[in-house]
Amino acid sequence: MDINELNDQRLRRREELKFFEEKGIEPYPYSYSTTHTAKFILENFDDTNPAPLSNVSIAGRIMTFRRMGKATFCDLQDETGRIQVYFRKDDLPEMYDLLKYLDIGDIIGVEGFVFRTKMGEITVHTRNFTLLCKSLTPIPVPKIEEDEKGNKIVHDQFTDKELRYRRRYVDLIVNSEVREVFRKRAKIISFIRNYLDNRGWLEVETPILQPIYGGATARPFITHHNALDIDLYLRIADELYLKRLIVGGFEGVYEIGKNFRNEGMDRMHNPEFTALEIYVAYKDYFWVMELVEDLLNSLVLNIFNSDKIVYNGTIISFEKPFQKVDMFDLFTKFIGEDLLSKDEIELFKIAKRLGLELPENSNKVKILDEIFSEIIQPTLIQPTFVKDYPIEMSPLAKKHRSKPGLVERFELFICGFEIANAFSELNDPRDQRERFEEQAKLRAKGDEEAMVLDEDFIYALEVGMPPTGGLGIGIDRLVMLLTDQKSIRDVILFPQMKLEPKNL
RNA sequence: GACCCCGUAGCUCAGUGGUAGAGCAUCUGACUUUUAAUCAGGGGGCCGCAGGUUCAAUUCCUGCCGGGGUCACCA
Repeated sequence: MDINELNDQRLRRREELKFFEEKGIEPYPYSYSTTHTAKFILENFDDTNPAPLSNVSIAGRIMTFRRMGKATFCDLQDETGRIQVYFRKDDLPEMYDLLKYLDIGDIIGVEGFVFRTKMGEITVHTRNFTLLCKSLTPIPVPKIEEDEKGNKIVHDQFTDKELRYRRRYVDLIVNSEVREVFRKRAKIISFIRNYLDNRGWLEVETPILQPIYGGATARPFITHHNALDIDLYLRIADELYLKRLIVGGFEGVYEIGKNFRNEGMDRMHNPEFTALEIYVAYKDYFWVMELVEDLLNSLVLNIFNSDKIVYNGTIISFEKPFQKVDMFDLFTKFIGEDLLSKDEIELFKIAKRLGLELPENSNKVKILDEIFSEIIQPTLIQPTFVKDYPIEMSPLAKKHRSKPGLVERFELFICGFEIANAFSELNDPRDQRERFEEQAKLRAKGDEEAMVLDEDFIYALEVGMPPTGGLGIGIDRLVMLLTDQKSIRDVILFPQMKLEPKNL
């Protein structure tokens, strides 16, 4: 970067850096030993017995300065929180003047003793301090005011969404609630992994680069392998590979990983997103329903110490059992007609009557899907299993054991969005081939999202897959729900953005 | 992809057809228990980019870039 582009604050910091180097002070040292964290000190300081904290060493980023001549206070932020640090000229005869060359954003280590100030704040009284990293560019400096009731009022908060997403590291420094969201995300994923491991299932990793993409209906990202000179696709789902592992004799396999879909981005969609998929041999979708109920119920209990959460101001209960309802019963309830028996032309008329806009060549599946997602889905607030979908919507699900035209599939809806999708997995290779052929016809008619025939997958089914229950959970949406976030971008550390313009 | 809103100092934001203002941050000075520290003084802006209208544009118009939102597409 051209030096002329630096503003006064950045120039000043470079001068300070030079000052430290000329003084023989390393501005970027190699390590520092801490004995305590901010949180530990704040939680454990005892006014009647300060001795245990009479010699602490902490490290963190300077977030505020209050300089008062021969005394200075600043707030030091480490990963656990913020603690006030006190510097007194009398106690730091040689070093006190160095404080002048420190800025908000610098990282320092502080050794000293803990005491409580007149104003009642637990504070580290500095005996010695060390520069650990000179920050050369200023960060936003929101100020936090606490009113008499203890409510926190944040002034000059860093709110520009574009900058917050592009410079997530700054967002994380400055907006503590963002750190909490991602801690909770990690906790959720860790809980799920433990839960599945404890049930004895095997965590596996399947290819992200795939010669044939499958397992969902979506447009893929295409890439190229130079040595093999072939195009490969980034996976849109794990499903077909995990089922191959069930064929291989593992009786419970799961994967938590990224999928990639080359489609629109909005509040609910990011091009790469995290999914859990799990397949368990000898089980059907009724068993999977109980699994989902128990997994989510224990997850919520573990994180909230309650089976109720609040999302967008609404109390959501994860008490078992969740509601279960047949998709076509919902249609009857909301539309007043049994849609199962209707043909494409009748469905089209009904959709028009409901005021839905449909493309001219909409097939039966698209119309049903449209009616469901527009009219019914937004009303599914409390956890609700919707089950028994039309066969055309679900090319990898097993035909219903008693209801013609339907498959054994359910989806779980909470707060109007889909959290889980599960089937009794189709394991009849003859049927699977026919379903793929149906998809090929849709593709021929211009449906770019229709599935592609995967001969090797059919071959695997011919080798033989036991009856299997399968499940997919959108982890990002689950995290949104459990952290009360309205946009998927707020639960993904580095959401997809357009290229950064040069002038930013 | 369509439509609506937004883009002004490091951050949060005002404002005007005559090339800009506040608070915080920053700099100088004062201040040895402050906490949105305070007090006094100073510096800092291609007003997103490009073009047009105009004597004159940051302001009005058009296009572009970036962001947010709604819809479409999509689980």
